[in-house]
Amino acid sequence: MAKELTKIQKAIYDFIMYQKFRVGRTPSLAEIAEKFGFKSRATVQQHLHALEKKNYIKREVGLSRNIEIIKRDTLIQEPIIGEVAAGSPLVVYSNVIDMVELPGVVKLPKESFLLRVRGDSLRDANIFNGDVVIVNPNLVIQDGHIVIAILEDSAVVKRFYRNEDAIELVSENPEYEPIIVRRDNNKFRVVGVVIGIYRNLELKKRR
Amino acid sequence: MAKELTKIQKAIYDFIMYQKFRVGRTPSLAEIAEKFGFKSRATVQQHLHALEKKNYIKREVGLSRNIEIIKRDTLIQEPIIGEVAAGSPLVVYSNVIDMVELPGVVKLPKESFLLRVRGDSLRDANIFNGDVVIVNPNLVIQDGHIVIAILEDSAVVKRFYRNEDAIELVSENPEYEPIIVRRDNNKFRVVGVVIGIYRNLELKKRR
DNA sequence: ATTTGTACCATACATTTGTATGGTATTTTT
DNA sequence: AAAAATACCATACAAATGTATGGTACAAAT
Repeated sequence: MAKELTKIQKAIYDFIMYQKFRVGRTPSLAEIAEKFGFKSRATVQQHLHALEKKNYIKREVGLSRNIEIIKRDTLIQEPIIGEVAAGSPLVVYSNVIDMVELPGVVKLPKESFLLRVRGDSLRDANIFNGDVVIVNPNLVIQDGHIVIAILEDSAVVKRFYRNEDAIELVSENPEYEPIIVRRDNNKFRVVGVVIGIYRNLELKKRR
Repeated sequence: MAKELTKIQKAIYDFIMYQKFRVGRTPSLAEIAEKFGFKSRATVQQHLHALEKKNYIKREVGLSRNIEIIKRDTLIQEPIIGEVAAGSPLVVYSNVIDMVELPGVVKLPKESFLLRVRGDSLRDANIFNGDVVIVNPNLVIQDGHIVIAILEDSAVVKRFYRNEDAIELVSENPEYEPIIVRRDNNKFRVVGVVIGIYRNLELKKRR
């Protein structure tokens, strides 16, 4: 059923996604045509037919701006609920700030949530600015785990080590000093363990 | 600017919200007319003009199905990111499971998030099954605070008390036994402090 | 008593939008 | 080499959609 999309089909599909979920308005055929430089809406219509046949979208005849994105079993839409700093502390837990599509293989645990990483202090752990991390708040934290931690009212993503009287949050990137937290500091808390990262390579280029 | 809406205006506004965010398709004037039994689209047009003048929506001329919801300072759309048990432990941190509209007076701190409460162990604290609690993950926890706590891989909402060697999670409802957690239990963690609750009385009836 | 605001209708019209058909050119598959 | 798939165009048409105007009825405010 779900055959591969051609380049243009994929591009159109992505554009629809973008318009629908980011901009908040499903594009009309004319708008899609304009975007891609087509001189005829019929061209778009044919591409949409192709997308429909390949089961990527669904439409009802006659209704304008009516393109339903079929939830792919190979692609999941997930909200990103905040940002964390990989370098110096940053804002966390705003609300849904973005959406990502994840390949289904990623298999998110039910309890996990997504945060976008800012800064590059974990560069050597292969986590980069703009990456989306998958955070499980229910895991038992172990030394060496990459965790999301809250300090005061900002948050960081760092490697976690603990000893007798302190917790150490370490960047992989030597440019950043480790953060030492005394155990009795009650303004500090670990939100969760990073169990995966996701990076959209296509979007990456645009940043 | 933002005057009060009349009954019908509010109903139309809600319908647009519902269609746009739950169904995923902004309604056309004809669809709104049909929904409310209007025989003319002009009637809808006039209501939309009123909504626009009162700064509740925004439209661009000519474009179909193009109604932008203005983020009201008196009404906020927020995602609910999970469920917690007020009685026995339950699942927490699924992803966005619902949306609520909050009266703006609630003034959510940026970092806070929403969870829906299941069970009625906090009945005497006036928190009921189905309520949405506003959780701040960055507050310093104090005795007597109502908190969201994670035990193993489920979560509860209870009152929080601590003494020398243990933490006690107490239900307001005497039918539920307090949960005692030893301080060295590392499978236990407080996710945040409940700083508010929200209950939609209109929806409540449907439950 | 008059004005103003709200809530609707009918009708007409212009645009937008989706649909259908037939055509050309290029690449890919058989 | 022939067939099939892909990628586009022009054109025509019908339906959906938004817009404009003028009207009626009623309640509330002045």
